[in-house]
Amino acid sequence: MKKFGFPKALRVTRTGDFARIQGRGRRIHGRRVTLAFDRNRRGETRVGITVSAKQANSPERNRFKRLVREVFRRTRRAWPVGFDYVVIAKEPKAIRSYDDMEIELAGVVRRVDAR
RNA sequence: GAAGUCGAACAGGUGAUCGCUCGCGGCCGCAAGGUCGCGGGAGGAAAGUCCGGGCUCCAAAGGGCGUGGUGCUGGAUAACGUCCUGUCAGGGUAACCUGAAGGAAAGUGCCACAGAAAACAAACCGCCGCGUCGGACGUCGAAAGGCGUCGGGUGCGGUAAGGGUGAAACGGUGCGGUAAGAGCGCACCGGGGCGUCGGAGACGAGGCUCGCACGGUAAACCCCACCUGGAGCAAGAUGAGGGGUCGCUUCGUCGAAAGGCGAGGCGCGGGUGACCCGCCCGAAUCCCCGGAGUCGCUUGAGGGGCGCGGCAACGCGUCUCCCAGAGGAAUGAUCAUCGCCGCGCAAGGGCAACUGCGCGCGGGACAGAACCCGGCUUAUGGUCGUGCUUCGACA
RNA sequence: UGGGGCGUCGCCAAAUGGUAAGGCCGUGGACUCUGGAUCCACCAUCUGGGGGUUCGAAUCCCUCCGCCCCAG
Repeated sequence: MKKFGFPKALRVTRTGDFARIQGRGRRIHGRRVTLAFDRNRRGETRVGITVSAKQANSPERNRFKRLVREVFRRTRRAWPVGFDYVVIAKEPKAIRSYDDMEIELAGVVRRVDAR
């Protein structure tokens, strides 16, 4: 597998998975995002993204998702393995650049590791 | 140079690195998939979903009655509420812009408040004439009373100029006319009717004629003309799998009978929609339901060049190109560099207004395909045009 | 993505095209030693925004904005 690839197999796509992770899983609240996560039995790290239509219009939502994917793609090895994650946007408009997103996600992922 | 107006195209470019997705090909894998190479990968509005069409299903989309829509002319188009062209009306010095712009003489409704009166006209105040009642003053008379003037009440008649309300008052202004007035008469303006000429037509020009008859409202009902069946790609197809097999009756036929088979009638249910008629189906290679799978899914009223026709919208011919197909939903991230815009400093030029090499900082809008097209509407930073108009200066 | 519906005072809500009812809340006053209750008075100038039709628009028409519901 590519070193920094992000194939579809590493994404959470099914509505049932989202419901499980956000319902049964635990949550960590950052300033601008919430990270929900739940253990999976795959030995892999998967991620899904949620951003409400009320918070941003379509291009802004797309940008938020792309930044999340980009950060995940580059820093995946730093995320605890064996979990499914859902990144939930709280203030998508407050994250303007790649660097903003990387700092924000690093903050919440570090606290996953602490538990 | 300033202000304005119209129109068109574009929607930053290039490179590197790391990624996503689709197609084709190679390799690995039982398969799911992985990997390598090549090629493609958001918009002018992809948006709002306000119209129109294609496509799909509803048996066909038939008749009636509705419902909804459109509404100056002629044209364009697959179609439209769109576009073009012309007309009229309104705005602007102009370029140019704006207009749901048929019918109020088929009928119905409504026109609050105010006002005499709000729609077949009528007549409250007023004005005028005649009659009548009594009063004041003048005058004549001895008196009774007569005559005249003024103002008042009242009856009959004439009148619609004046009054003042209102968004709107049954043509307007002026002169004549009259007891007072009045299209009663005349002039001009407005309006109605009928020919003529021009135009394909909306309409325009001009003539004759009628003293004038028709308040407004149809984005009120309505009338006229034209259009209009319903749903929507979550359509629909496929489909692992699941479920279902109308009632009464007549006739024919087979049978000993029970019953089977065939044809029909009535009912019931369903297709089926605003409603009615009509039509179809009720059973075994049939009907109903049915996954996030697969198909539908991108070659199309398609883009570009050239030529021809047309004022134009657009059409015709020819050559050429293939140009997104995702599905918790791709089309991205970072860096470099060039270009653009704004601000600050500022070499140089110029009498000055000003211009501005270069350097630094900042900015780069609105917005994301979801079956596909044609429009409309709304959002939006900037660039462009020997475009057009008006004004100013100079020659 | 497609299909429907609704916006009137801080809240709940009425209004044939003719002065934007009413209730709750609030504010002021009366009554009371004080409070409550009661009574009286006040409370929409932009009827979600902008245009249009009409003498006149919350109402009719056009166009934007916001919210809600349905189909998964």
